[in-house]
Amino acid sequence: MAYWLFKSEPAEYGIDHLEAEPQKITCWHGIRNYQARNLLRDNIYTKDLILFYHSSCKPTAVVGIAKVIASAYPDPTQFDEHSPYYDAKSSKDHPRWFCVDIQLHKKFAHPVELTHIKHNPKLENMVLLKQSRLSIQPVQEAEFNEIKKMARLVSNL
DNA sequence: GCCAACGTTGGC
DNA sequence: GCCAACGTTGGC
Repeated sequence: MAYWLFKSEPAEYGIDHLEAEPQKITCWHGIRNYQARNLLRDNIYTKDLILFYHSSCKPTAVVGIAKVIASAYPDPTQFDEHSPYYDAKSSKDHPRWFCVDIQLHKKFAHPVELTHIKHNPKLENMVLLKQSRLSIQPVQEAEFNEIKKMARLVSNL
């Protein structure tokens, strides 16, 4: 089992939107970056756990934990001419973009803010601090556990 | 609103 | 394949 961090802009689609979905499940679509695409397509599997991160807001923070419930399949929005994520260069025979289904597992009572992540020496190697623009990134198990600890989340995973 | 870091595009 | 120009992300 592996750990990941997914970013979202709460003004567009944040943890409260996910929480409001039927079964708290959504299709994580619209990823249009090749590095993130490769992770989605090749490395992210059912049961993997996700740190759900809010970017471009105040404060930026890890706000909860989600779980992968379906591994990669072609992102349907790439074929939809009316979608902002439409890609004319993609085809159903050779889809360019992929998505996974995720389910909200825990919403933190105390989000773990980026400032605090930066000041925790145990988290100094997090990809978040090195390649901040990547919207889907790997997380070490120790980092995942440390974030959970910081959120004062009682572990029942 | 600014800007650093990075990704993409397109001419050559 | 190189690289300049441009676009985007995201923290501050």
